[in-house]
Amino acid sequence: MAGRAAEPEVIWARPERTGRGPRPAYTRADIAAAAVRIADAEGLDAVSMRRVAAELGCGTMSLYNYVPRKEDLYELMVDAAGGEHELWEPGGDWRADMLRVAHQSRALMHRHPWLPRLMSPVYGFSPNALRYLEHCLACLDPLPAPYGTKLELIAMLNGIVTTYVTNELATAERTRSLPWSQEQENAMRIAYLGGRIATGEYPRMAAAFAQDAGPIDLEAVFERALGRMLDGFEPRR
Amino acid sequence: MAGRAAEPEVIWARPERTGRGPRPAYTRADIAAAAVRIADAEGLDAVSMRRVAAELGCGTMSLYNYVPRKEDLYELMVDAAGGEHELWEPGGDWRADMLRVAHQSRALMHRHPWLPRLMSPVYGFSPNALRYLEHCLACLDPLPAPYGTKLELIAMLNGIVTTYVTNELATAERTRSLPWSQEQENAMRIAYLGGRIATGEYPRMAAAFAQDAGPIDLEAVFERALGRMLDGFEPRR
DNA sequence: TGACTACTACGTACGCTGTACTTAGTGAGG
DNA sequence: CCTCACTAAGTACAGCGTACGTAGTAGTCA
Repeated sequence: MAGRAAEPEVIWARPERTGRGPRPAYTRADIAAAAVRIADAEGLDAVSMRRVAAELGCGTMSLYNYVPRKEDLYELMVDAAGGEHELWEPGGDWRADMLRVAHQSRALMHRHPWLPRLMSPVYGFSPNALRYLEHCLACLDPLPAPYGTKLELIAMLNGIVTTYVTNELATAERTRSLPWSQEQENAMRIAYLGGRIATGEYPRMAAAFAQDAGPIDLEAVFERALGRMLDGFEPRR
Repeated sequence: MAGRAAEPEVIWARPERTGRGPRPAYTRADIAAAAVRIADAEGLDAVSMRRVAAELGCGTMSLYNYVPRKEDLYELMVDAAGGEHELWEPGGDWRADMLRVAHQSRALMHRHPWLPRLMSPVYGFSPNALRYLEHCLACLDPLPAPYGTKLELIAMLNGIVTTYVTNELATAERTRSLPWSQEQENAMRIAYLGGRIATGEYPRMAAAFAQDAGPIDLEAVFERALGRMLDGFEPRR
């Protein structure tokens, strides 16, 4: 994290092929597809340079001819997933179009649960990220606002989608991976929280848990969050 | 990530001391402080079990008596940082109080840049997380809304703070770690983006970059995002 | 009091990681 | 044809999380 100095270039700036020497055995798309296949099937932690090389059928170190650092492999993966975004002709209702964008991003992240973890550097300017950004701007054409505001809207939307899907995935993961049932998990959680609450130090949390104990509809929560966020950009305020 | 079955308990459920056998040489606070010290000084990647044990002055495997998994060490760190939150008596203006909460969280994350990366499991119910949550609810007492809505507000606020600070930190890291100056970095970025834009595939991005080329005030962006989000919870809508 | 036993402490070892470095082979440009 | 940038791959190293086994310690109970 600290002492890297040699090659700070972003991978999209270097050409995939220079024309000299033997032609490469694999394309970036091949490599990204292999990594995505592994991550989808076995989780992001299973994506190692050795494992991807094995999946491709080449030596481990050969991979470094295509991908100078592992971080760049991640960038390839994010770009490949971004390529699955379906881009349509905007219909003139920016709110509806942005909601559709958000739901599609959410579906994409549920299909590739490793995606949110790799999205922290927000803007990598990969080819598909540029296409996505341009499409969002096209959806926002009907909104009377400067481009700066539109970019802020897009950033905020992406942030909310990432945040909420991360939460959804963590919840699902907990539910699935534990050897107990969902009820046992909830019972244990309530027992622990109940013990803390019983101290009387947290009267409002006690009231909150007494008020609604039913299971929460995460999709509805997501929908409400989106709506509230988009409200903040309505021009007639 | 898949096959863990033995000890799924959360660390806060197990008592720090049972009373039997020799008394432990360190407290959880000691361990958390050591890990935080390392993370602050050398980055999160420098926090390894060996390194923390060395910082404490004990053998590597002794640490596992206190912290069953490394993930639990992370929980200790997040809780320790959360303890730095200053909790005040709410003043009756929930909007002002929540803004203050957000700015304090932001400052906390800037002081401990590793914090956002460890916050993905959103709610760990650590002692200080409970105190923080209760305090937020107290700030929201004047807001006429059910507790479910208030919890959604708090979650959304935390998500936005984390998202934006992550972005700020990534930007700062790029600026600092590269061997070139900020201008060179910008020039290179603009050269690359300019090349992509020159293809004519991204007319709106071209317009956006033509419209405002000045440096962006990240704090102002953060402030606007917060304001828009809180607008969505105003009762008089 | 002594025996028991839960607990702390910690060294060794295993399988895994990213990747620096080295060597050999290939094929297009001058 | 020669040259040299490029691909391919093997070896090696430092570091990681942690399973396992052993030795010592101190509260608890007969």
